Amino acid sequence: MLKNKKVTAMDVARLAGVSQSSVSRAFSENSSISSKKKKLILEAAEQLGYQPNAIARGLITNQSRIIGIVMRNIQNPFYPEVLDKFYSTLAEKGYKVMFINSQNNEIQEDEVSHLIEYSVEGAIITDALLTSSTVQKFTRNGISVVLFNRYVNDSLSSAVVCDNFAAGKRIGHYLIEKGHENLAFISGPMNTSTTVDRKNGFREALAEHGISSFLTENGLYSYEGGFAAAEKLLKRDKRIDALFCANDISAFGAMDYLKKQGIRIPEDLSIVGFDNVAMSDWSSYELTTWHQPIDEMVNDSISLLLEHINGDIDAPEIQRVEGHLVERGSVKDRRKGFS
Amino acid sequence: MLKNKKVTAMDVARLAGVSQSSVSRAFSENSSISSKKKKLILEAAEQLGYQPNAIARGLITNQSRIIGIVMRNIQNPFYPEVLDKFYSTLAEKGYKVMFINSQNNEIQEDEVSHLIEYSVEGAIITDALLTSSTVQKFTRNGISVVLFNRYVNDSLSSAVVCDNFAAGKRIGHYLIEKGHENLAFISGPMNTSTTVDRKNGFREALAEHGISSFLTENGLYSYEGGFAAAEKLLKRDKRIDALFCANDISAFGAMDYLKKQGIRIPEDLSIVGFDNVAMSDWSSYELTTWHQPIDEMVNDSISLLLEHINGDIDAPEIQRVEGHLVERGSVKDRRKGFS
DNA sequence: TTTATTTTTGAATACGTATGCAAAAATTGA
DNA sequence: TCAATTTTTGCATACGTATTCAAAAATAAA
Repeated sequence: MLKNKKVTAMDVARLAGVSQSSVSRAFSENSSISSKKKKLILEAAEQLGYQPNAIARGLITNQSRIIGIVMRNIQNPFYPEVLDKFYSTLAEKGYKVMFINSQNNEIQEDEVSHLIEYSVEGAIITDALLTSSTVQKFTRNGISVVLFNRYVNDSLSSAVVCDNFAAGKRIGHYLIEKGHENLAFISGPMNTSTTVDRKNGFREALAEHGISSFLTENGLYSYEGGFAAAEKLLKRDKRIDALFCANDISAFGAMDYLKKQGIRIPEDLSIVGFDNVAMSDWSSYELTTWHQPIDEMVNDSISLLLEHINGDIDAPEIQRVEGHLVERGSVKDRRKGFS
Repeated sequence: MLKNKKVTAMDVARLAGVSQSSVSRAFSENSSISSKKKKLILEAAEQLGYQPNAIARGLITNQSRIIGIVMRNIQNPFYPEVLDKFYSTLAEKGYKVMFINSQNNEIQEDEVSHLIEYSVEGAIITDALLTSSTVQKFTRNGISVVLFNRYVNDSLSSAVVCDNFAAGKRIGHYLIEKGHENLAFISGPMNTSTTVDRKNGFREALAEHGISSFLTENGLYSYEGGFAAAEKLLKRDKRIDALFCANDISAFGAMDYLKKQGIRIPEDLSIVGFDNVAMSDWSSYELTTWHQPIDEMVNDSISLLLEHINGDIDAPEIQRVEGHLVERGSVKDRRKGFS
């Protein structure tokens, strides 16, 4: 409850001796207001502690200046970095962030309703998907959406993703070119486009070297999952000499399993991750990994979203961004003449 | 821009053959509306895809149903866990989250303005402080605030903190009781109440054992900082046999430095952290650490905030929550008869 | 059936702001 | 100085909803 009555533009108007509409103009850009009057108004506002009410403004302009960020897996270190970057870039552009922590692979109806209810101007959805009915709901309510790091092949939603297929393929080639022969894959959940594309690229690379199959275990994109997946894989086949993990945090789990088993990295077994989170550079891991260019992906996502919001583009589009390999200490060069 | 005209309660009213106020009543609890009419209205709303407008509602009720969360150090794994918990508990209570990523030790004027502008009902400020002028600004605008994990001794702001002094003291006793004699401390920024209290508690414990001083280096609450601080400490005094790090992530950095130097943990040097983030349990670290009860702290913070919001309490209060030690593998029992 | 009481409902209004429109004021040019 | 033109400003209004108040409708009791 208010201890003090809320200060409004009407109060400022009275003190400054002008109208409420003049006060509004003093706080707007591109408004016609004399500098003398503007100065008086701003001084009165300062004295009264006036703060324009974004809710009232949003009602009349239909511009909430709010972007919704729907995020999953906030405890995967990749996503705090993504959130950090999204926040700072949106703040630069004058947007506020409504944060929605999601739990499911597909954004839920109530999450959609919340975003609509608050008239967010756009939404970034990270690591989750939209059904066609939620796409329609957003569209009908004039809310632009961009998927981050995931996409759906239904031509309904814009997305910015790392080129996961090319990355998986490049990693496959890299490991084989470094002399590995018995490769395995630790995936994420198999219903995610990130895992499917990384695995397919990896498969294609191996096929090009005459390797028609490889073992896969689901590491659930988590430390514990990677740990368990490594254990399963090594029980299935002790000849495995390289692991490609579909994300870094499951790679860390796999590495810790290997270390616990006395299997030396990279002497006995090489491992590659995906994401290049800060921890990949920590000396306990020194993980060779695929760098996802978060800054570029975030910038592209926001540019795409703002183009949709401003009506500059209408048709959905998927932008693929290329990452690059970061070689650290977790891959051995097994070719003859190297050690 | 809207492709379709926004559906409002007026549209639903026309389709259902009732008034706009009846539509509003159908979507409210504790309103007088016949069940027959309510059913008709809800069906019409479903058919039209009507979504009540929270912005309009907020304007008239002066209840935005938004809580601001101002967070720093989102990339410290402690804070994503905190955010996760805050989000789910607030969502259960029907609140939306406006997220503000902060960079400074003290919340900034523009951050305060953003929260006021959007009429957030309350704000949780994690790992940052308020000046007395920002406290006044919040108060004048009817916004309740609770500090999380930090507090100011000015009696102006409510806070929920771990009892850092008691924890630091307990850790000091623990290390000494385990036979360590040359202890050092890796702090966070010295202007943070968390570091000051943890250090003071540690100091008191050591004083009670006749140890009047110990070396300190600032680990900046970061991995890199912990790594560098460990290096500096070990250069200053090679006899150090235990490190108390003011948070886990700087402990991980310190541990990686020690490993790189071939200093075995805990055989050669014991280390204790603070927070008990998930990585503390990873087999590469197995860090003995002080567990901060995030669930309890978050629940208490939200309870306290809601009591302020509802006017049930007015005076600021500081609630201290106790954590507990989690013993893993990074502390050696150095007493005679143990090995 | 009529009167009294209770419940439901719609009309009117307010919330605080932005903006269209026209009047007032200021400026410019003859 | 006056007329023409431009700029500034205030009035009125709308944005979409919740709620007060009073009328209408429904229900209960005589």
